[in-house]
Amino acid sequence: MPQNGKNHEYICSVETAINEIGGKWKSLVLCSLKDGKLRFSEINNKLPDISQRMLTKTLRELEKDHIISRKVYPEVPPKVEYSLTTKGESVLPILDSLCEWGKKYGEGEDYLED
Amino acid sequence: MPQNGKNHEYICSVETAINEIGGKWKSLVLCSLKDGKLRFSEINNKLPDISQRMLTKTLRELEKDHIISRKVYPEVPPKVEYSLTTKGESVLPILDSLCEWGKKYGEGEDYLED
DNA sequence: CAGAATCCCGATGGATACTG
DNA sequence: CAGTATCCATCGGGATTCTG
Repeated sequence: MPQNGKNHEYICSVETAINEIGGKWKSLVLCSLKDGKLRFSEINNKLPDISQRMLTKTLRELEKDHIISRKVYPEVPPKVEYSLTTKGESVLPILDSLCEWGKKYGEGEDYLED
Repeated sequence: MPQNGKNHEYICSVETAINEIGGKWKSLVLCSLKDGKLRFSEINNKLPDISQRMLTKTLRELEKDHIISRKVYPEVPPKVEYSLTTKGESVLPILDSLCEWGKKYGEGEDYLED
């Protein structure tokens, strides 16, 4: 209670959001799904730099938090499709903002103003 | 070139943004500065869970990317103030979005819909 | 195809002590 | 006060191999 309660609440909410959609890969996986459902290998094609292991792990975490859903087709060879849930779609505006920001303030330019 | 160029560009911009303001602490430090300049110890008070070492490191990275500025007052004992740059202020809307999202979809509720 | 399992290394990050 | 320095534990994450 030394500090402003509103401010603390603000920080906690941001922290919650970062925990669920932050990290190195989560947001990028969500980007890849923004135009519709994709199979495991299709996501991997869109994100060539992620390893299978990390992709699996990231997908599991997003699924656990109900941000994406996973549908398995009982076929041989296996087919699995991932898509955004309602909750997952609600982060798309945030991704848009990040994209805008990244485009504008990307590394490269030097800002001589401070 | 196997994939849609627009989509790839989108992903790259998001990645850039995540690199600069993502991670465990950066966004929270930015939150703490959203209402104005603060001293090192004041930031630490708002974020009791961050260690001195991590706070120092995080501040250095944000400074390097011109997101915050650091002003040293040549006094004894030392006084250092951190504040958002113009670039730093441009991320506040994103933090607001994250806060909104975190408040709405915070851990705790179970979503039985998928 | 969509993973699970194993091995392994470097980065992350906490605790503590010290300093201008 | 605002750090720096050191030690050390944990974790992220790559490469590779194996399987239903």
